[in-house]
Amino acid sequence: MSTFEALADPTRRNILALLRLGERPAGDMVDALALPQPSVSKHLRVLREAGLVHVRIDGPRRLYSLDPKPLAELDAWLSPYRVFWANKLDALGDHLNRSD
Amino acid sequence: MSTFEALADPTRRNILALLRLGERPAGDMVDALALPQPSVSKHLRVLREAGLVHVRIDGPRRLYSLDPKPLAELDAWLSPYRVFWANKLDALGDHLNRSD
DNA sequence: CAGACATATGCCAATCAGGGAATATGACTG
DNA sequence: CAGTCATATTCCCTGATTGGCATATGTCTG
Repeated sequence: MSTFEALADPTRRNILALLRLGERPAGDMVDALALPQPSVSKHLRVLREAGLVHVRIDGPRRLYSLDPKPLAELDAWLSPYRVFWANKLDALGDHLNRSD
Repeated sequence: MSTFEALADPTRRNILALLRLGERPAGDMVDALALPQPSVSKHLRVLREAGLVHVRIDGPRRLYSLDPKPLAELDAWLSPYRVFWANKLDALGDHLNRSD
């Protein structure tokens, strides 16, 4: 599943927000999100497969942490669009249309 | 449909990329994408409802252009994650874990 | 107004993501 | 090794999304 698809679900975005605070066991997130454990586990799997999180095994627990690479790629994807809202450049669209 | 969901489809991302070049009639995009016209029209509808594109009516044609606001919001959403890949800050995770 | 063109919409079938409940796996404890 | 805790996986169901095709809407031309 692509980064975009993985981010399309609000629960998964909440998980990423939690992980900004640092590495956490899956159970912590079940509590924090107040969702059924299997549900959280499934979302974590999607995030894992999308490369957005990294797991470290610690005894019976799985410690999840953020893997920022895909988000950095998203940041890069956004690059060519930034000129469109770099305030003074509202005129860009007009410019491009003129040169069409 | 949220920005994230709208961006989850590759065809829709292709449409946005085309619109970076400037305002275009829907038909142009049908040609450029080599997809059936109704398919493109439906994707344009999703983008419209997500606020990612703007339509201007020109006789029988609809001229589509990029509306960057939702992308600017995505850029803002990304902000708190940027520290995670601002190279030297690989140590941030460690730092946060220490202070846990 | 008839016809042609540009685009949108409706309908249908297929596929897919998500939730819930039950169960499996794997690690530690005594 | 029996039991317990933490987590993952499976199964089933429902609702949403996508593609294809046919058709509708709206605009212009003559």
